[in-house]
Amino acid sequence: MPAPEPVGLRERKRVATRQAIQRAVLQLALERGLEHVTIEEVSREADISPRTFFNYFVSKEAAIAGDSPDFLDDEQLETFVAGGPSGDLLRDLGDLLADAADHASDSRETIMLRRELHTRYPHLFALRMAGMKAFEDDLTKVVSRRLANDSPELEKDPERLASRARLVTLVAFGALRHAWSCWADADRSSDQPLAAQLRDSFDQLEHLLVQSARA
Amino acid sequence: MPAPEPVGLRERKRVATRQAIQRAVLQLALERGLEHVTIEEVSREADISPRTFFNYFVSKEAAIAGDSPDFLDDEQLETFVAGGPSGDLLRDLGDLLADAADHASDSRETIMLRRELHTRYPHLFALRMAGMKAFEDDLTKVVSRRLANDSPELEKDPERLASRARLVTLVAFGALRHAWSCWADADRSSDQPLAAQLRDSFDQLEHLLVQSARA
DNA sequence: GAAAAATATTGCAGAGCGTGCAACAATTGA
DNA sequence: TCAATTGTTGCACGCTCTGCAATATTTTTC
Repeated sequence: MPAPEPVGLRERKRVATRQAIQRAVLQLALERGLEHVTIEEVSREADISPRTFFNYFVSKEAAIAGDSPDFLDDEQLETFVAGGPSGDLLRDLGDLLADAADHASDSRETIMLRRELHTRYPHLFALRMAGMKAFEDDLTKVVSRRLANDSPELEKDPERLASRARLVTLVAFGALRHAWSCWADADRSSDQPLAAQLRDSFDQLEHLLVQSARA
Repeated sequence: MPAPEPVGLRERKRVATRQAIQRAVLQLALERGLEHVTIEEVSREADISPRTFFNYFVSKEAAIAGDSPDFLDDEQLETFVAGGPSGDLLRDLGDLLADAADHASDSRETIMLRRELHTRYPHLFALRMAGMKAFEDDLTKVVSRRLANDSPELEKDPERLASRARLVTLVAFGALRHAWSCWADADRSSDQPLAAQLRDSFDQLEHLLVQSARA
């Protein structure tokens, strides 16, 4: 049991409002097109004042983009840093991200609405990625620790280590974007979870590398 | 001689205005901080009316982010598609991007101002990447042709081919981001060009893959 | 080289965004 | 139940961005 769900009336209301806003903005944007949705309408739909909207999101786009995934439980993290679970860096990273995708705090409905919107307005997609910078930086730190653990000789050259960690992270994010885009384009009736597509993308990446290395 | 520079008074003025706006917005943002720059000030500095600003850029951020690189000359492109110059996909892609970086139409001064701004406001960095979607899509098309050329058996499965091309492109963009971020952080006095850093990043990527493939 | 056609710039009006502030309301903890 | 804390709301204000019509500039045509 990781966390006993931190409640209190206040916290529950906050979460509910946040979700109501997201549902409202996504639904309206799908109904009548992104540019014809005003904060006022969203607020009416979500049953809050326009002013309150801005207590939750800095902009309409932010509300649509949604939050970065929460980071993972410490236990899983430590396993990764220590070189597990498989020992192959990219595969382990893929698993990490796949689990993060599963732990999304958004409701399934919200996720699907967002997916629909992403295929209709591809630039939102890019925007969401841009908003993941914090997550990216967290990930870089973790990767850095793993690399240091894997090869102690890298640890002696902090600059190289940092650079390497960033490269690995950014490449992994490339695979993440790939998974996302495939998932978004996939058949709507087959409700393959994002996590599965993630593992698939990382598999493909591995193949690519092996093939490239042979050449 | 690739192109005799398409001129005409009109075209020249357009280019000059565009550059003037970019210089103005970058300089002001560095001087007094991003959020304290208004369109009105930028326009005054660039010697145009505020209304005209929006004939050139859709927003302040767009003016700061700048344009995607123009795409490359056809000759170089065809060489790449046909499997050259080195035969190694990732290396060739790296070269392609490095050349694109050199062909930037922005003045050196603009590039340096932007670099400074990127280190001071990292989210602009992410934003610029997000704005490269069109370039990314162009690149995906080219990679797709190269892949079809490299391995005819892939050509028979268009879905796999498209997915593969997208993965390669996104991974390459990961390396591109890496190069950019290293270059932005690098010592200002050493004016190593971005292109050099790009080749370095792609080299590291190759090493990474070889190492990973061995494991 | 002057008139006509094409294209750019500008001002204006107006809808919408986003923030600071202060009043008010709800939740929490004692 | 009272006091402290935290959340919501309305209001005012400045800035963003667009459509439109008038004006100015460049290009084309003859």
